[in-house]
Amino acid sequence: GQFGTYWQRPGRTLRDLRLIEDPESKVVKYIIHLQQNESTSNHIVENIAIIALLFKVSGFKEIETQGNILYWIMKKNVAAIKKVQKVEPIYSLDNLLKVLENQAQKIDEISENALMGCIIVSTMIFSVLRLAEVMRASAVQAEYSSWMIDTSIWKGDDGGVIVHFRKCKHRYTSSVFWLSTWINKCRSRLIQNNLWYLTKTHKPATVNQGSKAVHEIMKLVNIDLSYTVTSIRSSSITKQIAIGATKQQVNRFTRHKKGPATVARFYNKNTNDELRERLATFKRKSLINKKVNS
DNA sequence: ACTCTTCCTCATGGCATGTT
DNA sequence: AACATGCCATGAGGAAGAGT
Repeated sequence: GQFGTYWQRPGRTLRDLRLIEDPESKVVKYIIHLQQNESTSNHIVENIAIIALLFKVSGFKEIETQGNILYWIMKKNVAAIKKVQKVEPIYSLDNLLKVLENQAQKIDEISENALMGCIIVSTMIFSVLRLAEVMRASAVQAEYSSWMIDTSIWKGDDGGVIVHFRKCKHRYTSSVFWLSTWINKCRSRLIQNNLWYLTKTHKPATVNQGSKAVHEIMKLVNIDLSYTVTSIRSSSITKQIAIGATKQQVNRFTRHKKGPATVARFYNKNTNDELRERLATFKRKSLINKKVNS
């Protein structure tokens, strides 16, 4: 849209794009235009990816981004959006679990929205699925009153995923308890792609509504509003590491392809304070004894 | 209250480079 | 040769704002 507005100055139509002889220089001009309008680096990088695709499907040969002028112009913007490694705090997963337990006590009083929030939160904690993946999931009942969540992962190159939740001794935080409650209230939620059916609107909840429901629960925990729904993944993974899960366990659990790297970069929110404490601890006594002896 | 757009964040395959 | 690490391009995810 933005490129269209920029391109369609008087006397120039989108059709004229086909007549361009040197798409690269047009792209460069457009970047300069964006920079002059103080666009963010994110915006510029995203725009150029899209425009390159636009030219490609219009029949031009692929725009090279390596070793040419476009590369040098983009370098600054690409560098600016790289993830900065820093220590970020994360709320404790235990607080979320506590709220789930509290809500379970008064399960008949809470609203449909809050109920949905609890189920999404519980599912995300124990499956490490993303919100969008949870929202397009279907539920299947399995043996010994366990549940299977069947979804597909579009991010990356993974296909379908089936997560199996079994009964667990921590009943009121478990996905089995929450899913059973949710589905028993309305059996038609067992129908494929109908898991998040809302009786209020008579249709499945959207990702947007799911996000809002989760934020309602996060509010009950007094989690800072700046945290996103994905932070539940972070909190879950951070706790996994804290309780001593091995690299392999975290890998399998999170279904990351390059688990350790991705987790270190985006999910492990350890402040390292505990490790610093331990580094700083040394045996004072023996030092003193040595002095006395000498 | 809903949909669409914009901005920022997460994630990966494929390749390049380094080490044993 | 096998194993290990790092970089790049780019598309999906999520939040917030705009428009209706």
